[in-house]
Amino acid sequence: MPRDATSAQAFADRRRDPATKREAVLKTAAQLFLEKSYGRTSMNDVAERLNITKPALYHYFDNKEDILLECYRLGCGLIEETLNQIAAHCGNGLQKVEAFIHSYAIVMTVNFGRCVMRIDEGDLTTAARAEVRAYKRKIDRRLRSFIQEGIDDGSVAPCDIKIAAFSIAGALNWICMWYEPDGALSPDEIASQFARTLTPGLAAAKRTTRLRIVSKRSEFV
Amino acid sequence: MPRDATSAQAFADRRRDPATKREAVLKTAAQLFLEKSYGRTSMNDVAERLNITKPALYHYFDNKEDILLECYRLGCGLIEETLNQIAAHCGNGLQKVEAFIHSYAIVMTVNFGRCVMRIDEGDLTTAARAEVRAYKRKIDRRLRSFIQEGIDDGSVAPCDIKIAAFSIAGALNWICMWYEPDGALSPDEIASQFARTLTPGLAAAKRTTRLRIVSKRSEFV
DNA sequence: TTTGATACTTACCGGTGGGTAAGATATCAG
DNA sequence: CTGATATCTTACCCACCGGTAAGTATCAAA
Repeated sequence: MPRDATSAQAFADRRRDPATKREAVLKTAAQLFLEKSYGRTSMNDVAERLNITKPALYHYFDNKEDILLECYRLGCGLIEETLNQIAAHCGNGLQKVEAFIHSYAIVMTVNFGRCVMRIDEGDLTTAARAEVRAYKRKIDRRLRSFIQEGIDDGSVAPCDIKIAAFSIAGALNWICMWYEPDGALSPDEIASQFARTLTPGLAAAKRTTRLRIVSKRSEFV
Repeated sequence: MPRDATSAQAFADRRRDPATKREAVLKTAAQLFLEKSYGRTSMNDVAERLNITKPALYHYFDNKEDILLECYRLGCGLIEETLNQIAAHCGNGLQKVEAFIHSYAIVMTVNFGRCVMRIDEGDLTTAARAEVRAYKRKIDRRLRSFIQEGIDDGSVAPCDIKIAAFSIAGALNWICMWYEPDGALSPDEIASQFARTLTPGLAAAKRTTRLRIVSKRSEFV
């Protein structure tokens, strides 16, 4: 019996339903990429878990990289979605950063989200890598803009924005490295705790820890 | 002309000097593992950059994993070294955490240090993986002990130690993902900024942000 | 200069993995 | 019911990679 019974079931009969089958491939592929890494996951592995044979996969995707790229896109989509909501609905800068931390932490516990930060971009060809890097740069810019907004409206203490973004993003991105779906910490617990742990370091207080501001080029990741 | 001219020079003549040659192999291997990932680096790649042939490598290492494991060990050694110094020489808990952040950040800009956190443990066999995980657990325990010490001596605000350690370690570990030796930020700048950015979130202040304390099992990574 | 060990090369093996060619079989529209 | 099409399988190719066998060149000591 395969790990992902529901996804395998999509291929149980030959009824024509390419959409759900494609989705099933993506789900189990993402799962395997996280379990064994992209490089060590063979197309055979994916097929086997779906109870089909390798060539069948090529009816739904052009090649292995195509599958990976689609995982990336889905993950980035998740992030962008929440990002837009935050930008639209939240209050001051600090609150936006806090909301960002919470939402982003949640995404880092979803398989497609985890893929985005855990799978090495080097596994992609140049064109696809460029697309993914553009996505990530966008996320980084959004986080920095929230921090900047907080500094401008006084809710965030002046700081080196680049380093602040690096450290927040780093703490969050790393979640996808240690998080286990069946572990002791639930996504919501993680998100809440991180939001509460990381924001005080930014918040404007009496004792404003002034930081030297040296900022040049370079984006995270 | 190979990227790492000095390492290639170690193999320029056949003078018998196994120690420096072994070191040269490790250096260029680590370099390549970071450039292309362990999986995509072939033994041929390593040999080529050293201007020798693949089988020559097997005079200095049993197999590919042996090289990787040695990189891990060197990196972990770097970390442990600084860890011991901090435990011995630094002041209260918060100061130890701050020193930890600074030192650890520096290590994350050194190739062997970067290897420790960037190369997937899945590339190792069970035995080697166990060894590496033991190293990492030790580091995690040390960081947590520093935080605990800070809470006990009043320099650190009470918090969920596990989450605090996760987020600090995450921010630091992620450095090895975006740091580039020829980038805009020097290791020292990064280390100083991170130390100043991450510690205020822990420091005991008037406005002690009380966190719920839910802690069970699980270690970072 | 011989001798014996070290250091290295050329040539090769077995296994694996991405991808394809070509055929078999089920599904569905008419 | 039937053809056309989508779906999936068996069998295969090729490139690459880790690792080895076996022989050659180099050096150091006697």
